[in-house]
Amino acid sequence: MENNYADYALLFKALSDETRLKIIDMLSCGELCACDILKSFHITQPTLSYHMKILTECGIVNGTRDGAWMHYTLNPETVNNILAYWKFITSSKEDCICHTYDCDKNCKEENI
Amino acid sequence: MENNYADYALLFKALSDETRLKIIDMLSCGELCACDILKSFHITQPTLSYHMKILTECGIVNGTRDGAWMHYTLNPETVNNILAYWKFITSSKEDCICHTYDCDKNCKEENI
DNA sequence: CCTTCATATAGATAAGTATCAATATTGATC
DNA sequence: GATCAATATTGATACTTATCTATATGAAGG
Repeated sequence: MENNYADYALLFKALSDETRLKIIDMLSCGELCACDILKSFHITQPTLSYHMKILTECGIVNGTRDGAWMHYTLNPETVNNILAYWKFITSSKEDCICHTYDCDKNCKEENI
Repeated sequence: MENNYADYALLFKALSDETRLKIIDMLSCGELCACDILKSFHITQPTLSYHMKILTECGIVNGTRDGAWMHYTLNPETVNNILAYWKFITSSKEDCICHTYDCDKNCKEENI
């Protein structure tokens, strides 16, 4: 499991909005099209489009076009990666950064 | 498992920052004091204090004062709640909101 | 009690976010 | 190919966030 903080910070940011959590919950049973999702919320169509873009770009949701319609499903791989990552960083481990992390060293490597 | 989107959106927001994810990772092996955490980052002390406040106020991290020092640990209950919630909303379920969710009805109940 | 050290708060600021109205794009249908 | 329906993009705006500097609080030791 790669320990890529920035990537997962981005994924968690996608989950940090109530509307997007509801959308994920709605997709948990299977595919839905944008217009069906839209009906369940008091938001405008551009706002939904904005949220779907965030969810698809980070890989949590897959979007496929079917003519004029967009169909959305959860991406089980990303869903599982998030689960695994959360387990990982909250469990103690031999090579934990609490033993080794040194900003002066790591920031150089990470070009911060 | 309660399905409180707003509460969990807040928890995920706490996880949506690279620095805070690193702090959580550092705490995964056990207790650390603020000054030790600070040494690992290129941020100022007020900035760390700000991040620790976010992590403690949402219950992911416990902070206890020992004289002038603050000691921080992960809160295993919240850590597990997040895990369980993520599993929950990404799994199909009988009473999923995809079958039942109607904003006009729910927004009235939720006073939105 | 004065100083020092650890942490918290206040105030400022630059950057990012969620939302909308207006408009564009794209696909299907007649 | 003109029109309609579904979705995307643009531009504007109010709000939030992460960060800093400066300052305050609070505990411990001399």
